Amino acid sequence: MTSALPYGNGEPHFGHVYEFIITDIMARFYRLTGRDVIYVCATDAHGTPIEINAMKAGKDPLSFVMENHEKFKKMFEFFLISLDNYHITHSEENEKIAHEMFKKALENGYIYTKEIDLLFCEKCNRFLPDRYVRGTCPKCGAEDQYGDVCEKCGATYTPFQLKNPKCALCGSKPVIMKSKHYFFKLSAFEGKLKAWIQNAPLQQEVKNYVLDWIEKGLEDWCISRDGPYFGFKVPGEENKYLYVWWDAPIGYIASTANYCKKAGCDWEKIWKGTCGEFQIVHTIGKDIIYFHYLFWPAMLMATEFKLPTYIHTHGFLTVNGEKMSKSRGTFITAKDYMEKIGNPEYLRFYFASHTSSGITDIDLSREAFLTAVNSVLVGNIMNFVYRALTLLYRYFEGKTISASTYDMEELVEVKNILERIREAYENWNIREVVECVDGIASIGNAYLQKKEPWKLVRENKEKAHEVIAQALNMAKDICIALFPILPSACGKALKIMNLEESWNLIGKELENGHIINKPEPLIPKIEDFQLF
RNA sequence: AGCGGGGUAGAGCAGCCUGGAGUGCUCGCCGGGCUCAUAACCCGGAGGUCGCAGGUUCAAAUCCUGCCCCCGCUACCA
Repeated sequence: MTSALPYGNGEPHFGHVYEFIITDIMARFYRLTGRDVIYVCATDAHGTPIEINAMKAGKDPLSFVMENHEKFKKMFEFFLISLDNYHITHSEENEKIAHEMFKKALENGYIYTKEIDLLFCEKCNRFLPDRYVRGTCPKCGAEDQYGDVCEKCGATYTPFQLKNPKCALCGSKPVIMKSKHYFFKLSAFEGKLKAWIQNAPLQQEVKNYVLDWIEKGLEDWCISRDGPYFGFKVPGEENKYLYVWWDAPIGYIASTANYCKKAGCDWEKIWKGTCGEFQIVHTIGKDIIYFHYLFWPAMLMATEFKLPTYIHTHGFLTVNGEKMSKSRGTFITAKDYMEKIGNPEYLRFYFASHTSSGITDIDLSREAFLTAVNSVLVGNIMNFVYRALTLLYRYFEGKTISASTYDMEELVEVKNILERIREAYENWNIREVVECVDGIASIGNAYLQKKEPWKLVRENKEKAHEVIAQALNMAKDICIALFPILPSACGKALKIMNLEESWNLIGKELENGHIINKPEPLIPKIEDFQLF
């Protein structure tokens, strides 16, 4: 499993956190259900923005990136992201594999060279990527627009069409200069990509989207850049570098290779094996669909690697209904949350309870956040768990009994919900998981209210014991079902229950005489906070 | 402009693929209950012509057509 490689240009923000939490929940679910998961990722270290920003900051690109790399690692630790390996694309493994794949694609006839016109800044002595050219929009006349798209009118164009083009770095007028570049024959894969996308179990909305692109025809892809550039050299060239998007996804493979070096496994079996023993699952945001559904599979096809089994695409995170933006003050970094709110599981739960299997955006608002955490999570779900634990501990010294034939009606309903939970997880419909768990807690709470074991215990101790035992069974199911989302709180609860974290315990009654430890509150409510 | 997603009680969402009484979730509001639990929890209630107009059907929130409104994306930026 992978999360999309974060670009090492800045510090982790809520969009990153969202992506990693979703992947982590699924990785934990797969492990919980007995699957052997290797969850890897890496910092994307290359490209013009990093090279230029490092230069501006007076640092060399690698140490510039490493600062952010370390921040990401801290973020993972804080948000309980269970990555098995976090690597960086500027690594030995990645260079080796990126070069090998380049050579293989070349050998197979999928890479060719061509002279193209590019804008060149004589003062900066460098070629300018589209985003480093600013000028007047040729369509609507808006000033100071990017070289490829106008933010005012939405028009797209080439930097050559831009009026009064200027170098975004020094402001001088760029000239047109020829340069030889390497192209990947993406067009050669139209048929294969189409067939793969149609047949693979991918999200339907994304399929439609990508198939439409293919219908319009795929253009070959320029995969080299002129120096100065932070990246790997094109094999056999002195001042040509591999475009960052060539080696970035290869970072998934390189991180696996780096992991295997330590863990003693064989990365090639994972990424090249045809037996289907290992499945490749990527999680990405909808902004990089193009790269993961077209470029990346085509690269894999061209170099005889295995294709991804599933790519999960999620929407963006908005804050109070607006895009996260630094100027609007809605840009939230992971650090802000760590300092101002503190408990990672609040956010994990919030994201879980709002994430469906589709690619729609999710919104984070103060009101919804407080509701999800205080009412649903703490008030209903975890309160019920604690309630059941306390009842057993208080009235029966923590010793449970078999209650299999008692009150079957509730038990059957819970069992149905448990099946839905499993299915919802398998479909990445995490919101439904939460809704189902919330439902079990409600059934449990209503059940306790109806049976009133705290009263019953005085008249019929045995029956009261059975009622509580059944509530405990539900509490146990809740904790296991929610463990991928709340590893800390549910882990704590399962410890109190003297149980292991395994999906095998779901829907199974606890043994007669099983003993629990002294309960303690599992997760506190959130007090006031100032963040969004 | 093209493509995609959406318009469902006061608010935010599921439900639509596979048609079957407006079913469900969270918040908010009104009335009652419980005291085991983290001021939690339980029961009852008010509140919706499911964006608009047609069509198919015994039956449409759900399928089809048209229209109106919102949001996002549009590749060699990363």
